[in-house]
Amino acid sequence: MGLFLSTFVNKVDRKGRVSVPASFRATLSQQPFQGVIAYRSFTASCAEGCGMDFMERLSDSAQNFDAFSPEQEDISALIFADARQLAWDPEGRILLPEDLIEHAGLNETAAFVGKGQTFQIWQPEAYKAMEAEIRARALKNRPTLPLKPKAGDGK
Amino acid sequence: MGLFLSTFVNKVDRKGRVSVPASFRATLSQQPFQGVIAYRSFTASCAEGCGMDFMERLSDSAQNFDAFSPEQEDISALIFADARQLAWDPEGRILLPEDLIEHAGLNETAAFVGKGQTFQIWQPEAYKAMEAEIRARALKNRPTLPLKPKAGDGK
DNA sequence: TGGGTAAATATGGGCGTCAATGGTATTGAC
DNA sequence: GTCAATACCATTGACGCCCATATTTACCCA
Repeated sequence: MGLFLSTFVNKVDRKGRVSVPASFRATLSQQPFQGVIAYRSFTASCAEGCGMDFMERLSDSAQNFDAFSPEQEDISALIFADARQLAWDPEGRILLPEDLIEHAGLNETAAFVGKGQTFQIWQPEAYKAMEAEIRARALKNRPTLPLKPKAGDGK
Repeated sequence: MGLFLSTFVNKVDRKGRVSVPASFRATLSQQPFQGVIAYRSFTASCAEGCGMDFMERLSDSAQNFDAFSPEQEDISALIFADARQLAWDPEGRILLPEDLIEHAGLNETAAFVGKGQTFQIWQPEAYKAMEAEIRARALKNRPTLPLKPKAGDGK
């Protein structure tokens, strides 16, 4: 089970703690760092979450830009400089940093939204609104996804 | 047996459980995750079902979009964020989540409709109506499907 | 070809376990 | 000493596991 799937809404207690969904923990558990990497999304009012492996993939991909290039600078500032390692406690909870709570507009509850290789953390109502918008658009545009052939198939 | 074929109508008990047809289970049994992945169709009033391998294919295919691109966002919200991992119990039953029951308009029974690589879950009457519609359209339009050469055949 | 038997599937309900949650105690930094 | 982070413990409610039963399908043999 290697993907982040489904959406879970968990409570944020008064200390700022929130349980990471058990299935997300399972996905992350095979990694060296026991916790999640989180940074503020630069496209939406939410937090991005992932494992260390994905961070390394991002890093590799960023190498495609030249060192000292403006793109490289921006990516570094937006992601690597902002990323924090949130270790979970024995019960599987992480402590959400203040600025992250603020950026996502979190209050009582937090929605963990699976995105396949990564996930996001939203204020539940805000996500609901965003999702409704996307669904309405999908109903009209009927997006399609070109399926890659099954791995292992001859060309 | 690697395909989802035929249509089965099973009862939904008062706990919201329903037996996954034995032949569908056989198709899914060779997968790491013992259960089905289900998400709300974004074009019809039904649930889409598949195995984890198909989800991984979707994930791989979605990688063709750049990370943080709008297309990637939409696909994620519509599929990965909505997908639930429904493990089956020792008897081969899954527990249908409330909002999925609602979306598909399920009540006493659920129809498992094979679609080859995937399947769908319908309210039986609703499916009957949809099928009649598709059949009527086919009679008029005569759809065709370009056949791929058999695997192993000379190019 | 038909009946009888056995196996597999589908269904219903009780109970234990674990994830989520809330609170308290302990540790360590400033 | 104060504050904050984290470990520890206790509660509860959903869901996964088990058993028991019904119904269908498959199989065998007369």
